[in-house]
Amino acid sequence: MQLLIVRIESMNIKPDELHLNAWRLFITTHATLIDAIDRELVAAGCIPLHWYDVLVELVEASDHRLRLYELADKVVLSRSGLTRLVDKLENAGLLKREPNPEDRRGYYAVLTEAGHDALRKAWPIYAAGIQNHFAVNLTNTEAQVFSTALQKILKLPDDV
Amino acid sequence: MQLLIVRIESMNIKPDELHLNAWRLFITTHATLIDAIDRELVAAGCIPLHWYDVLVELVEASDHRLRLYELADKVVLSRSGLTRLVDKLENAGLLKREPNPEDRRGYYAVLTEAGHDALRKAWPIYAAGIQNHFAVNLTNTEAQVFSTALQKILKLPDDV
DNA sequence: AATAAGTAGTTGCATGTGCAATTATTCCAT
DNA sequence: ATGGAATAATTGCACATGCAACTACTTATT
Repeated sequence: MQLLIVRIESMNIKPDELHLNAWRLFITTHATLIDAIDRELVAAGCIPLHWYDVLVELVEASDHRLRLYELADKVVLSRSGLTRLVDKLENAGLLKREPNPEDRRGYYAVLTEAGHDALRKAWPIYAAGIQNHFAVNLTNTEAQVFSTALQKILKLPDDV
Repeated sequence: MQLLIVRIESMNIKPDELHLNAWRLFITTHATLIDAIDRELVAAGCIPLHWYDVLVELVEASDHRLRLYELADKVVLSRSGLTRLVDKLENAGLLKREPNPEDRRGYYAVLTEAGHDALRKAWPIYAAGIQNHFAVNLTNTEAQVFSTALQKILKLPDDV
């Protein structure tokens, strides 16, 4: 009897049409919007979206610094991918690596003043992109439902 | 007077905290879910997610065929990117190119029986991934709001 | 009809990103 | 204390993907 219950609980029920449609819109909309907004940033002579994502995590972190692995998690990038992205940002002077005296394996990425400037320059363009492509189409209620749903989804990434 | 009105209408208002939070969750959740589901497909010996996306457009098209440029639009990929993706799928036998007698510049991508089989094999894995990572966290109402919102967003990609 | 402009698809090149292996360091069990 | 497992970051390699240039063909203009 218990075996049966377990089987039913772990059985994979397929998404219905409604949810499947939501999923497909999710994928397509994401690709379309990222593409559009990134182009707008680059066209305006600002840093690209992925650079922005990294720098904004730093500006929000205490002391404007994060360990590289924390940064990799936050921007959903592999360690190696992050290493090279940080290389570029460091070469551009937007952040610098600082060795960590408490753990000599690792480094902090620390936002520089130039990095802060780059964020300040890009923000109006990015904000306009988010507003015009995305936010303008969502009522407050919809944005609330949207956020709540995505938060639930993110919280259980390994749930099977 | 009219000049003033135009300026106000085209002014870029920034997204509020609620909408900004929704946007950031949108980006992070997308990256996380695509990563998880693609791994599950590959681990199960199925075609990767991007291949699936292409083939599913074909299976839904009339005669199981689409012009390459139509396919590029549907999967939000550049022309050159699509050319090479179609190369791989054709080499794997999952689709074939067919010249179009009505316009000799272009080709159709046509789903093969093997392509159909690959879809059938991958679907249970993909469906389970969508269900477990995504759909299970959305009530019907939430899914409805979600879809409606994304549809609005997608309809106006160039609205500024 | 002839020519120019536009479109479909492909290719060279540059860039971005993940995996597996590597190095340096830290943590843990004894 | 010491050796083995785990972790942080980097690097070599392979692969994916966009842009610009190109070829082949179609459409529009005259």
